[in-house]
Amino acid sequence: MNTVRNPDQTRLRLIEAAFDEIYANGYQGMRIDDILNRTGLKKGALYHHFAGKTELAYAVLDELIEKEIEQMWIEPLKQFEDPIEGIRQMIIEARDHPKQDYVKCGCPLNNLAQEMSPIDEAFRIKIQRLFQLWIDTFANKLKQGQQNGTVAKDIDALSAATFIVASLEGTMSLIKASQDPATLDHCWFGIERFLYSLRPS
Amino acid sequence: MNTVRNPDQTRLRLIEAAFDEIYANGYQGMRIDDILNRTGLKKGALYHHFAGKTELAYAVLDELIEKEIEQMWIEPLKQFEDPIEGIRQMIIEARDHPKQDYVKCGCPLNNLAQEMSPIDEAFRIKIQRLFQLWIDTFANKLKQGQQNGTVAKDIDALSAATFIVASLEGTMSLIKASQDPATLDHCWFGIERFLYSLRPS
DNA sequence: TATCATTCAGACCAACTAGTCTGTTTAGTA
DNA sequence: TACTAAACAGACTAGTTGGTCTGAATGATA
Repeated sequence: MNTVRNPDQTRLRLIEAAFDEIYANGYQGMRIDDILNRTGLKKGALYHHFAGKTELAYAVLDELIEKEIEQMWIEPLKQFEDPIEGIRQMIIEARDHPKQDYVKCGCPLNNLAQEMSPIDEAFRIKIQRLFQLWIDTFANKLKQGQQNGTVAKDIDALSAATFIVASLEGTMSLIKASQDPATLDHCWFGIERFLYSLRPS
Repeated sequence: MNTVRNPDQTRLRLIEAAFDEIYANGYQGMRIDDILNRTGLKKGALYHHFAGKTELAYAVLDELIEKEIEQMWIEPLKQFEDPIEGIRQMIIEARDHPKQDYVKCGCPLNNLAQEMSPIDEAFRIKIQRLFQLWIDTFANKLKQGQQNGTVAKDIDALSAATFIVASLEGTMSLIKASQDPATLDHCWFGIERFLYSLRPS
């Protein structure tokens, strides 16, 4: 159909289609044929760009999900002086202008983490790296806050950052299972309460 | 081999083996043949007791995981007057005397929730019921605490209970991905901090 | 003890699925 | 323009997997 060739874009199309399939069905539930149907490409194209199903999924993590984390949590945080308000605003932004259907499918990274961590060590390493990237960004910002007086000095920034990410992931887990907006409201109460508890007393 | 028949026990053996397989590989990763190898039974036995793979997994949820939640979170909580200390003790118990390999495989209920909620609505309903059972138990206990003065009266018990479960699930998610005991320590800081924040001021 | 439903064994099947392989088209290069 | 490597198309395959079906052993009941 499309006679104009564009290898880079073809590769990207495959990765994006793989992301959608994994996000909806999990890695084990993703089917090569579905990706081909979605893109209109054939086996030859896919196996030219990727060694196999696993390598395709690795690319989804390394090239797509990582970028999404950066755009969603790392870049926006830079413009805030106050880490607590910054994190709060980013969560509100994610809630009010979701980039994916978080209510139905949850967090793409956490989905893969739960499914693949015990099964494939290479997966786990990549996932862990992204979680750590996310947590470290929060932790560093909290340390800045401890310098400029917006965050209490007696708390451990890394612990607080880790728990914030944990509670976000847990919240999305419950929302996905309940499919009830009230769940978000309930958890939001806890998240905000914890964030404010980090203020200097 | 075993000529003595015991239908109920055979059924239970199948459910337990299915639990182990699902816990390790997920529902989509669980293989009928692996369950048969594990139990020493044959197809005839399995398909006599269960209509199919899906029904077997439903039984795992309804009969095994529900019991585990009751034994782990619902029953023990009854003996506490103070909900905050009760919840704290149960988490410590789960941490120090784990019934499953939580570090490697996480929470059995949450695993199924993440994998199956968007794919199979019947799964989601059953999972949601168990989450709600768990949350409601905590919420009711917190309300008791509000009566006997161990919990602040101005907080919403259901919200607090939901967030506690969410943060527990999120914590187990991160631990599973990191495989690092330090992650538990970090999150434990947040959990305990949030619990104590529920005290009357 | 004869009868019959329950409980299982195990061979068999049809559908699915990741991956292969050959060949063709495109595009860069000399 | 001739040549070559990259970028695909698409038929084919080998292995896997959930499920079926027939029949045999068991055990409760009359």
